[in-house]
Amino acid sequence: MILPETIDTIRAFNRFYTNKIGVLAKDYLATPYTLVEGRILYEMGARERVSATELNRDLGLDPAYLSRILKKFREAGFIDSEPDPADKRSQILNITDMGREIYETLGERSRRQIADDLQNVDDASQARLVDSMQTIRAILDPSGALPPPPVIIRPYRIGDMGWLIEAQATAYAREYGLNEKFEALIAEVAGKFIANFNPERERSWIAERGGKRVGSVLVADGGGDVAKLRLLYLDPEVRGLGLGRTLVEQCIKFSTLAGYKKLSLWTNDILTAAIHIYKTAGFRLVSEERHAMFGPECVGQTWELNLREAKLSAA
Amino acid sequence: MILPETIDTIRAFNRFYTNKIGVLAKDYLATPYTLVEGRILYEMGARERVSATELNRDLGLDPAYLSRILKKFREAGFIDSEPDPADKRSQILNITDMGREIYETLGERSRRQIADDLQNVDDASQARLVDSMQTIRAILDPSGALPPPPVIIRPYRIGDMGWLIEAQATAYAREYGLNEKFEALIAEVAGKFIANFNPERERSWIAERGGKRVGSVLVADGGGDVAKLRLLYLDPEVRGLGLGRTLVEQCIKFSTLAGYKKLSLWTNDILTAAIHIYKTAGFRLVSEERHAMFGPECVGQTWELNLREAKLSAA
DNA sequence: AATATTTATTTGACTAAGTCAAGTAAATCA
DNA sequence: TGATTTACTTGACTTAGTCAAATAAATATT
Repeated sequence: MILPETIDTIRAFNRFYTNKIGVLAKDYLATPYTLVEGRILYEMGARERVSATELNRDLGLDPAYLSRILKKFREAGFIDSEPDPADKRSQILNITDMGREIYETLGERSRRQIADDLQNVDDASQARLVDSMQTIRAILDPSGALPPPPVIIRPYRIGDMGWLIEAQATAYAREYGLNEKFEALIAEVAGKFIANFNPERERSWIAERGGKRVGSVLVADGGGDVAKLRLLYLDPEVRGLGLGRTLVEQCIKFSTLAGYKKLSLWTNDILTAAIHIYKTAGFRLVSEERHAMFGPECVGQTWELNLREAKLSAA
Repeated sequence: MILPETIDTIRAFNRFYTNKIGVLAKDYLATPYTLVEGRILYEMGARERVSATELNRDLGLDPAYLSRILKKFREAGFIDSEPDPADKRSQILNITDMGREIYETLGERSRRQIADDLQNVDDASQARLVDSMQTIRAILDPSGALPPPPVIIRPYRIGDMGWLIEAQATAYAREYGLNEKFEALIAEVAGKFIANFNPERERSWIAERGGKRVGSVLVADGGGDVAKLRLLYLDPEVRGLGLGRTLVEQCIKFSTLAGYKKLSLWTNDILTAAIHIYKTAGFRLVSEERHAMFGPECVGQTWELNLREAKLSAA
C-alpha cells in the first residue's frame, strides 16, 4: 500500500535534495569543471581501466556527450586510452597521473565542502544522518547498496544492557505477545549480572554491525561448577546468519576454559530458533514447567550441556 | 568530531541521489519542460502571488535565466503578473488556470513516477524511507524543517525501561563518568518496579517527542505512607524546557492523590539540574552520605517532600 | 561463409540552457 | 538631494547537451 503522504514526503525530499545538489552544481567545487565532468573524473579515479560504454551505463549520459568530454580529457592529458585487445571497437580508458591529481583535488574539495556542512551537526545527528542515507540507498537500490558490514563481537560497554532489554522486550512482545513482566525479568537479570560481575568467572558479548548493536549473550556464574547462559538475543535483521551459533559457541568455550563443568540455561518453548541452536550445540533438556509469567501460556525449559562431553565431541 | 567514513558515506549518497535526480531530469516526466521549469511551475502552483525575487531566493537561479523562463511562461499563458502596489519595481506573479492545469499534470506524473518506484517496497521499508528522508532534512536544514513536535507524556509501554536504562547510563557515563554499576542499579530498580507493579499505588511516565522517547520518571511504593520518586531523566535535547518540573509535578500530584504522606527520593550531588528542580518543588534534604558506588566519589542525597505541606503551599 | 544485425564509439550540425555585463526604473540610505 | 541598492530586463555570448548519421568491429542468422 502506498500512502499519499508517503509520496508527498518523497516529493518534498526530492525537491530539497535537488536544491542541495543544484547549489553544488552551480560552480562545481570552485573548479572549471561541470558536475558531470567531475562525476566522470570520479569514476575514472575510483576504478581503473574502464571503457566508455561502462561509464555510460553507470552514469546514464548521452554517448555523444560522453565521447566529447572524454576527448577533452584526453587532450588535456587527464586520461589516456589503449585499444581493448578483446574488442577492438572499444578503448580502455585510464586515468593519468595528472588526471589523478585533479581527481584528488576534487575529492579533497568535496570532502571539505561536506565537512563544512557538518560543522554544526553534533555527533549523534551525524550518526543518524549517515544511517538514514544508507537506509534510503538500501531501500531504493537494493542491488547497488553496499554489502552489510561484518558483524563483530565485543565485550559489554555501558548502555548495552539497556539496549538489550529494550530490543528483546520489544521484539518478544511483538513476536510472541510477551508482556511487561518479561522486560522486568531481563532487566533484573541484566542488572544483577553487572552489579555482581566477576570478570574471571563471567562474561558478556555484544554483536555489532556497522556500529549498531544486533545481538548479545552472557555467561553468569550459577554457583558451584555450573555456568548459566543468559540473554541470548539476535535482532531480526541478523537472524539466519549463523550468528546465534557463534555466540553460543563463544559461551561454551569460555565456560570450559573458566573451569565450569556444566552450562545451563532457561528458555521457553516458543523460542524455537534459539532452542534449535542449543540442541545442535549439544544441550539436553532436563526439565520443563508450564507457566504464564509473561502473559501467554508457555513452557519454561531448562537445558544443560556437560562441558567435558562437549569438549570431547568437538575434538 | 567528523569521521572520514561519515564524509565518504555522504559523498556516496550524494552521487547516488544525483544519479536518481539526473535520471528524472533526463526527459522531465515526459513533458516538454526542463526540471528547472518544472520546479518553477511547482513553486508557482504551491503558493500564490510570488515575486520573481522570492522565487529566485528559494531556487537559487540566475536572475537573467529566471526572467527569461518567466517571460516564456507569460507568453504561453501559464502565469500572469500585476505590478506590486507596494513596490513598483516588482511584479506579483500568479499562476493562471491554464498554468494550474500544467502544474497538476506535472504533479500527477511525478506522483505516479514515485508510486512506480515504490511498487516493490514493502510497507515497513516505506515507513523507514520516509523517516530517513525527514531525518536528513531536519539535520541538514534545521531552519526549513518542520518545527519540533510537542512533547507528550504517556504511561509506560514495553521497551521503555530498556530505553531508559540505556539512555541514562550512557548520558551519565558521558557527562559525569559514572561506571557500569550505575547501569546495573537502574536496571534493577526498573526491573523490580515493573515486576512488582501495583497500579493503584505506583505509576510511571514517559515523555515522548515526535515518537521518540525523551524523558521519564516514576513513582514507586516506598512502604508505609512514603512514595519514592525514581529514575527522573531528560534527554539532553529537551533539557531547559521545563519538562523536568512538569514530570516532578506529575509525581507530586499522583502521590498526593494516592494518599501518600511523603514523597522521597535518592539522588547524587553531581546532578545539579535535577536537584534544582527538587528544591524548587519543595523537597528538603534529609540526609547525605559520601560514596563511590559508581566510580567517581560523590555524595548520595535523600530528599523528602511532605505532601500535605506541598498541597497547602500550592493552594 | 556470406549477410544481416547489433554494439561501441565518433563526428557533424544543431538547439537551447545558462551566464555575464550592462541597462532601466524604483526604493532606500546618507 | 544625490548616492547606493534592489528588482528585474535585455543583449550578446558560450557551451552543455541532443539527434541523426557514419564507421568499424563483433555477433547472430541463414
